[in-house]
Amino acid sequence: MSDPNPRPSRAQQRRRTERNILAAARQLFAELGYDRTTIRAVGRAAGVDAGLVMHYFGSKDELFSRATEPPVADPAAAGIPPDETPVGPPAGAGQAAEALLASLAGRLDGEPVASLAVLRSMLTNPEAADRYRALAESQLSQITAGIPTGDAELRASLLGAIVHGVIIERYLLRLGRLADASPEQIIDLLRPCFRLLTTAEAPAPTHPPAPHDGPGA
Amino acid sequence: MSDPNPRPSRAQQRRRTERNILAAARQLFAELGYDRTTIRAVGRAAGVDAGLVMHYFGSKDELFSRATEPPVADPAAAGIPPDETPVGPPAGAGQAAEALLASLAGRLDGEPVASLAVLRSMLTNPEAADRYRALAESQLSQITAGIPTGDAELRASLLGAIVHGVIIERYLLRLGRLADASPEQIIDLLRPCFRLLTTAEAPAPTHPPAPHDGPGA
DNA sequence: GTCTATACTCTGATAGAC
DNA sequence: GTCTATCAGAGTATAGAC
Repeated sequence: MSDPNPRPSRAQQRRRTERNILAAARQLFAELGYDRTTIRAVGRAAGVDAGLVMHYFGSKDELFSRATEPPVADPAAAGIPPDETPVGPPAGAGQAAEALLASLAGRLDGEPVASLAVLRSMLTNPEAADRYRALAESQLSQITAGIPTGDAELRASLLGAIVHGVIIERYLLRLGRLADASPEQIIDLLRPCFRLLTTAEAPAPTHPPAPHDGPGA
Repeated sequence: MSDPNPRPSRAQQRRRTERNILAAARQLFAELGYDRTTIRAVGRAAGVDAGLVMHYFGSKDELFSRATEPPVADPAAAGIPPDETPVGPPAGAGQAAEALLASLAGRLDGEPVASLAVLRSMLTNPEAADRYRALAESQLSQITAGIPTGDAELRASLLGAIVHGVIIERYLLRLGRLADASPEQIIDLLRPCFRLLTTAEAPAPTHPPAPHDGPGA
C-alpha cells in the first residue's frame, strides 16, 4: 500500500484546521464571553498561529458569527431531516407546555457550546444580543401559537424568560442547587407552571395580598 | 449675608465629585457592562479627568465594587430602619409566594441601576458573578425558609431563576412583550406559578407527556 | 488637591518573509 | 499556505506639573 491519500489535499486540511479553530473559539467564547476571548488565545487553543485565524475569518466578529451559528452545516450528510426544529412542534391546545418542557429537558443535559457562547455574551455584546433575539423570537412565535389566551405573547415571553433563566443559572452561573439537579427534577417542578401559563386559568382565584395591613404588633 | 459656606469645604466637595463619579460609573456599567466601560468614559460622563477617577478609587475593580454596592450608605441619616430587608420577611406557610411577588413587583418598575450593573456584567466578570451569587444566596435562604417541602432549596433556586430571567429580558435585553408589560400583568401571571412552587402540590396530577407516540403521519 | 502627560501592556489587524 | 514581525490604538495605572 502506498497510502492513497497521506495528506488530505489542502482543501480538506484547510477545512480541518478551520473546524479546529471554530471548536476552540466556541469553547472560549462560551467560557469567557466575547470581549475576554482573544484571537491569540483562540489560535493557541487550536494549535495554530493567531495570524492564521485572522487569515481564515477576517475579523473577530466574523469568527464569532461562524462559531455561534447553529452547527447544522449539511443536514443531508448527517442524515438528519433539516425541518426538525429543536423547539418542538406548535401542536394543539395544551400540548404546548409539554413541547416546551421536552425542549427544556434536552437543553438541561448538555446545552450545546455554541448556544452557551451566545448566552454568555448576549448581555455585553450587541451582535450576540441580536443573535439571541432572533433565536428567541422564532421560538416565541411557536410558543405563542400554542397558547389560546389573548395575552399569549406575554405568556410566551414569560416562558422564554423562565427557560433562559434556568439555563443561565445552571450552566453559566452554577448557582444554587440548579447546577447539579437532575433534568427530571427540574422538569417535574416546572411542569405545573408551564401548564398554567399555556392554558387559560382563572387569573386570580387565590386571595392576592392580605388586604388587612398591620402585622401582629 | 455673606454666604455662610460658598464652597463646601473640600471634604464635602470631594464627596460630591465622588458621588458624581459613582453615579456615572453605575450608569455606564449598567449599560455597557464591566469590560466595555472605560475609566476615561466614566471620567468624561462625570465631568472630571480620568486620572482623578483612578486617584479616588485606585483601580477599576474597586470602582466597580463601590458603584455596585447597595446604596444604603447611612440608614440612620435617611430615616429608614436598616432591618427592613427588601426581599420580604420569611413569613409563614403560603405567604412566601406573596412576599416574593411583592419584591418582584418593586423591581419590575424601576430596578435600581446598581443592580442592573451587576446583572449586566455577571456573565463575563468574575467579581460581578460573585456579587450576584452573594445577593442571590441570601435571598435563596429566605425563600427556602418559607417553603415546607423537602426540595425547598431547588424550588427556591427555580424561583430565583425565574425572577432574574424576567428582569434580564425586561431591562437588559428588552425582549418580546416583557419590556413594556405592566408590572401587575406580569405579577398576575406569575402568581399561580409562585404559589405552586412555594407549596407542596401533587407532583404529577396531570398526564405528563402523551404516552402514545407517533404523530399523525 | 486637581489635573496633565506618559509608561507599559495588550488588543485586533496588516504586511511581508519563508 | 503558513507564520513572524510589526502597526496603530485603547486599556489601566503611575509620576509629576500646577
